[in-house]
Amino acid sequence: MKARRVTQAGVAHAAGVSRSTASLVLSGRGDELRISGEVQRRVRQVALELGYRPNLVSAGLRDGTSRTIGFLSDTIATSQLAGDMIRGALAEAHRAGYMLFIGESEGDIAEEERLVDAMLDRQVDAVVIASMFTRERGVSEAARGRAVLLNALPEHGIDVAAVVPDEYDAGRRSAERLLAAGHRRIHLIGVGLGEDEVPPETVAGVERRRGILDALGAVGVTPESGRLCRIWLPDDGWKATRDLLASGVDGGALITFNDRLAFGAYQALHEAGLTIPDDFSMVSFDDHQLAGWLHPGLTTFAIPHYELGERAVRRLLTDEGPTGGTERIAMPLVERGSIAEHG
Amino acid sequence: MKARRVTQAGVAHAAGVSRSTASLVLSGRGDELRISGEVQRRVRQVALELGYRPNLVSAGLRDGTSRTIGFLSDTIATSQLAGDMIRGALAEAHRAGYMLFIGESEGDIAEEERLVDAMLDRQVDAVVIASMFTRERGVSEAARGRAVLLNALPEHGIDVAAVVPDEYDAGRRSAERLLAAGHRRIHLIGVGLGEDEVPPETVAGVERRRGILDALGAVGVTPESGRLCRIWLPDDGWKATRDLLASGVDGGALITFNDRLAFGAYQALHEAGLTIPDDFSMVSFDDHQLAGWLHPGLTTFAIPHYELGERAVRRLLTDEGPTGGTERIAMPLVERGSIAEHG
DNA sequence: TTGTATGCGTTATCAT
DNA sequence: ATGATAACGCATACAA
Repeated sequence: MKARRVTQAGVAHAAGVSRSTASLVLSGRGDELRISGEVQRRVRQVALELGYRPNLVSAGLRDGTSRTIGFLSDTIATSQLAGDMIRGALAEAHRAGYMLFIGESEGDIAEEERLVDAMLDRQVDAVVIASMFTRERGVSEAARGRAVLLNALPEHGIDVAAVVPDEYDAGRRSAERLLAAGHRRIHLIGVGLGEDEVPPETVAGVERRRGILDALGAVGVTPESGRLCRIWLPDDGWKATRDLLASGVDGGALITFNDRLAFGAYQALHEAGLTIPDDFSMVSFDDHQLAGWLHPGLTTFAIPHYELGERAVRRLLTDEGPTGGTERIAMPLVERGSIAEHG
Repeated sequence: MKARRVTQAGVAHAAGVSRSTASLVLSGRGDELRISGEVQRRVRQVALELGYRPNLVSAGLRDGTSRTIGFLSDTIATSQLAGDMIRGALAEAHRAGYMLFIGESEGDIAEEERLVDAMLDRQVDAVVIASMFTRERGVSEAARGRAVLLNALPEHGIDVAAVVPDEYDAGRRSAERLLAAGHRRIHLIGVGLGEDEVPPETVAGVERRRGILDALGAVGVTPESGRLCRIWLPDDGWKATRDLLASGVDGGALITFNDRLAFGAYQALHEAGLTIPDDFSMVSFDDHQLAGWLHPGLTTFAIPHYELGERAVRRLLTDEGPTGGTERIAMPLVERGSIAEHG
């Protein structure tokens, strides 16, 4: 019940040495300061027997450190997205002997400020500020200089480090992958063809779209259609795909802007008696858990959540420091069976 | 960058009072000890201007508390399961002014011990030990007396509090729901009919099954079949359902033991040209995010993750204390469209 | 009403 | 080669 009660002073007492001697030995500086091997052994022995564990809070009070990082996100609920980011952050933090505080602001600025304060009150050494969908955002004054944005970009003019997936690159590669498979009749599900036909505030949508159009444009191809969906849920994909079929299109390739849209597209295609990938090839983004469950499996570009989390914490922990520049992490292509090869 | 540097002593100095005066005023005991209103106002004013925030680490060092709870789970990745538990725990903790440390053991006992130690080193007041699927487990010596099991049961003989979903009750109600809709031809997907035909170590499987059989038995009904799946993933449900159809069954009601099995069953049924709920009614467990995306929506008993998390933390924070007894939380039925009413 | 002294568990700086 | 002492920021019993 009170395994924690063994203090350094207790060890010193039990070993018959002064507190400073115990401190030196236990902090591994015994040799350096030439404490006799005999005494060192005894102190260590006693510490072990008593189950001594240093009180990090106390040590931290002295040197102003806590070996603790705050992880703050707008929501940690949605699918497993946050889960993997947190796992990556955790792994990297634990590796370095750090623990993670966690907080969820639910998008409420005031709540976010409160949480940052609560973390700072507990002397966190740094803060990861994560967003569940990539977007631009500010950083509270108090957190500046010890914060990294995760899956978010700093608002214009703010110098805060950021780690985000390379959406533009993934967009390019999705188009190139289809071109390589011989596809030329390409339809977009999720965004429209017009410059501003993208759901508001979604960096992912804007950048994926730009990558796709650039890659296509490079070989003189234009998408045959694009359908804007305000929300990217299965039903939106379902509707957009039915709409597409109703317009007379009966084959080609679909680029769905996320896997949930793709799921809806699968349903619509199946209901219309169409086959994937024979009638329609499909490529998507996210690598949602669902993607592997579909028949056929969905070929998709994974958001590297785990690595994003890892990199964010590493950024905080290394000398690169939390300031300066945005780091873009490649989105790995997960090949399943939704793309047909046409010569 | 160093907003934290304002100390209580700094405030006292700036306000021209002694440190104890500042301490008394700021801890709200000024009236009690009859500090002049004038002085109190000045101290508070200065504190505000300087942006003073008490250093909780320091305060904690004194009174041995940290207003911090550790949340340790075997895995926080799988779907959103953990996400909602953590959210519930967070909400309850924040409400009481506590922060949450988070850790993931990946099922490794040694790692779990390390994490508990790391948390205890940081003086956490208590620990939530969560499991992603309900099972029996031990509790490390160090954590006893300040731990609550979440979605897990203490091994025989260990006196630790636990909060789990009421699986047995959900099992009963799933069967009763089908009976009320007039179904008598009932098939189980996930577990077999035999006493020991249940995936190993899954409390959920055992208890749901028992509840189902009890409810059915009460009106003299026996399931027509049951198919054991060692893992409860979509492909397992798909295979079991194809198997069932191959055996000649062409209608009735399916109780799938989780939503991922149900997803596989949907696929198999659709591929066979069968319709839900006209040919087969379905009821399931978990309320996986997926359940709402299916056509028709899947009727399923939700694991009350959020509430589980809340209750676990509340248990730790209230005087009930972390010891004694297991608390079972009801699993709400989410009605969608997968059950047909047969007069 | 306010100030002084002490301790929480460490570590670092000085003497011895 | 080891021990005493101060300091980190806060709270509290006790004096003034």
